[in-house]
Amino acid sequence: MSDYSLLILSMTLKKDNIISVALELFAKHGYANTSTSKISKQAGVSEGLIFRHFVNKEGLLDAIVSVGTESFEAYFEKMKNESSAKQRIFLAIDFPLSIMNENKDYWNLVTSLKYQSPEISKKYHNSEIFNQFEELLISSFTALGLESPELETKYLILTITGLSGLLKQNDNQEEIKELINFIKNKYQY
Amino acid sequence: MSDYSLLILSMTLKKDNIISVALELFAKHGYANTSTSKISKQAGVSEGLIFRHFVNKEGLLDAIVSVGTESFEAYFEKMKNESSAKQRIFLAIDFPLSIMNENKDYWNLVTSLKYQSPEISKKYHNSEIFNQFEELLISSFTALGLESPELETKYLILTITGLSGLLKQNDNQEEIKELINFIKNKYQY
DNA sequence: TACTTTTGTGAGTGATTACTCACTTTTGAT
DNA sequence: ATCAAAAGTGAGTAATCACTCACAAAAGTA
Repeated sequence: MSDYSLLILSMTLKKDNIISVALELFAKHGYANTSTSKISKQAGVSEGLIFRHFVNKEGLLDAIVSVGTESFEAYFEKMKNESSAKQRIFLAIDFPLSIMNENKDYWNLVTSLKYQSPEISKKYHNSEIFNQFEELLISSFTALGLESPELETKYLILTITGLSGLLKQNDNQEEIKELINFIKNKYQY
Repeated sequence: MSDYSLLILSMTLKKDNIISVALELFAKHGYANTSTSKISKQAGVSEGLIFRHFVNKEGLLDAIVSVGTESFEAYFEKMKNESSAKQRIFLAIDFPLSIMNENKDYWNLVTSLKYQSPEISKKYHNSEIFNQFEELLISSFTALGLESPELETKYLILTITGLSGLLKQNDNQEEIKELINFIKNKYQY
């Protein structure tokens, strides 16, 4: 490896660079508003290379989403290992802020995909892991002896989704942390 | 007016027709994914007419949004005239379902604009009426003697936003009505 | 070194984009 | 009926879109 390794991308690194630049632009301007040409220019790469690696634009989106999904799975694993039902619910509430700090662009992209074309929306929001997330919350509310664990879960997911949207617009994290603590207080049984 | 009035659009009606077709397509496929060419074809109109009436594509979006804003203002007026603070809050919770039944496409479009390019997002989500809506909720929670009316309001708006998103994806209204009643129960002080 | 495979390039493809403009038709007022 | 203003047309514009392909450089393997 030469001394220029930090300046000049070795060949294989270009693939990763395409992914990170595309993630940034998709999150910032939306999938439909980001052209493969712009991605290639900002990544310092020929446009053809995108198609060599990812077949087409949607293949690039697939690659981005699958990379980011891992952090969601890791967080979910942490939740499953938490023995206290109440703490599991708190972890769920913390999720948007936590994943936002870790991978802001990725989460912005995933939430925005819901508002792209119906085909793209369907493709990325019917994941198995989300159903497991839902099941874990239902069992947690059941363990706490709540009357309607399913409805509690729906309400909480709705809250978490809303928090994600809020984090996207608002960069005042202190304000949102205050709101999160306020919400947690509602779950003090 | 001829007997064909229902089949052949009179000249001025074409403008309204462009708006309703564009609203439908923007809501269904997203603003960026809907071309002026497609709009003109589905509206049975020359493409040039769109630009004669609305200057450019964004002008067409403006026209759509301003038409739809009226229904939001009407609903807000109804809320202001409600003397019971608790009933005002219930009206706020009912808002997504109510406006969704009345003008589904419009509301889907407005919520999706948040995820378009930052410029478009800024333009349509800093409205004065939204601030008034927020103020009304804060005063309602204050009237009810709640400890943190500002945080209660943020939480409720987050809930309402989440409900809107849910209504967009899910067409099972009974399920959502059940959830809405469940949420209302949380506000039984 | 010699050879194959992988990675990378950049000019070029046809299709589609938002938008223009010279022109015609319809409308409404006199 | 006359005529100007408004509404409407459709062919045409340059720019951009996702994507292809013949070719070259680099990397892996022996």
